[in-house]
Formats: sequence, structure tokens, C-alpha cells
Amino acid sequence: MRRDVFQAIADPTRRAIIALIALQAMTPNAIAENFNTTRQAVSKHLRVLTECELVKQEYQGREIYYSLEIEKMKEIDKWLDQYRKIWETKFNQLDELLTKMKTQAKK
Amino acid sequence: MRRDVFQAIADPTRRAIIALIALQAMTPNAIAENFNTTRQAVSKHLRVLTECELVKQEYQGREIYYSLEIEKMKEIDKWLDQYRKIWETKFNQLDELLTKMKTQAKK
DNA sequence: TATATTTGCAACCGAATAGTTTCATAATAT
DNA sequence: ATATTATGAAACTATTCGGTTGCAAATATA
Repeated sequence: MRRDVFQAIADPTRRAIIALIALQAMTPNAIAENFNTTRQAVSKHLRVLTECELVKQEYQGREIYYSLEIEKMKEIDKWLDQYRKIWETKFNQLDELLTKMKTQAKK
Repeated sequence: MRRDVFQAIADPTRRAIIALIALQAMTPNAIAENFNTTRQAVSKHLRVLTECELVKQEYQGREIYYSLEIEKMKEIDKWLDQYRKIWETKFNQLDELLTKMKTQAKK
């Protein structure tokens, strides 16, 4: 099964899980308490997140603590970078235009 | 049908379309030439992209030029921001640790 | 040892998704 | 006027997705 980060963050529940475990590791049970779905459904989401390495597990007895693999989030940032260049250029163009207008207004 | 940006960028073909029209507006026909799918399939992708406002249309006779709505891309960047804070903090912590080690090494 | 808890996995289901083929509409060219 | 071109929409299909229920394995507790 091919999993990629973009597919993983497409689902709103998974984005919520990511937000939940971003700052502290949590067990599937604890995570599931925050949603209106079954624990098993959350488990499936965690599986997807694990498969694309957005999440890491830490075994502690019979419990498994899930936490965010923040490095993987940078992948999205990296993808965004090409577009960031575009909107920054557009901003610069607007900036230049405004400077031009100011200069002309002084005349 | 509820469309959001995250669902839109989940599909690899749609991400490729976004990349294609990021710098210059293109017609559906021209876009479709770059893929191994039918023009109609591309048309459906453009519909999804239009519905979530990632793309804007410009009518020119019987042709429609599609181009990227760069502002919408910032929405993803905005979402990433909360996680950017985390990885920057982690980097700072590492930075502090390295400074500490250097200081101790001098002793 | 017997029981309870935590968890993942398999099987199933309905809805959504991405693709195809076919068709309708509007603009342009001959 | 007729043919061609550009496009979107509809109908259909196979596959994937997110959810459920039921079960098994491993660990903790009585």
C-alpha cells in the first residue's frame, strides 16, 4: 500500500490526531477519547500515519505511546517552498508597485 | 460536496497540475497533454481544484485558462505554522545543547 | 491461575474517488 | 450553413476509504 504524507493529512480526523500528539505522546485509547469514533477506527488512522512515518511508536509494557515525527512534517514544508517563492515574488512586485506610486505621488 | 485544500492536494495528479499552472495559465487541453489520462479526467481534477478555490479560471473565447490561486496555498502554510514552531524549538534546543557542550569542552 | 485491560487485525459495509466512455453545448473555422 | 474544436457534465465501473463489529495476542492485576 503506497502511503504518502499528503494522503495522510487529507483526512480531518488524522489532522486532529497529529495536533493532539504533536506536543506529547499518547496511547491509542487516550487519543480515541477525543473523537466520536471507535478506538479501532483511531487505530486504523494511526496505522496510516505510521506507514508514512508521520508518527513514531514507543512501547511501554502493553501500552504504545504515539508521538509526532516532526521531521516528516518538514517534507510538506519543502513541497510548499516552490510556491512560497511565488507568493513572495508577488509580494515583492506589489511592494515595488507601492514604492513606485509613492514616488510618483511626490512629484 | 465539501472540498478542502488538504483533500485537493492529496492526489498526485492534482499536485502535478498545480505545479504545471503555477507559473503560467493553461487550458485543460494543454494540461491534459502532460498526463496519461483522458482530458475529461483532468477536467474533473480541475473541477475539484476550482471548488476549493485553489485555481482560478479566465475565459477567452471557447478556451478557459486555468491558473493557480497562490493565496490559497498560504492556507497550507498557515496550518504548517503550528508545527514549524515545534521543529524550530527542537532545533534551538539542539543548538543550546551544542553550545553547552562546546563550553564544557573548553574547561 | 483466572480475569481484566490494551492493542492490532480481519472481515464486512456504505460512501467517496479516480478513471473511462458517451453526449451536449458553445465558439470558431471553412 | 456546416464542420471542427474546446470544454463540461452524465452515467457507469473498479478501487479505495473510513467506519463498524468481532476476535486474538500480550500484558497487568486480582
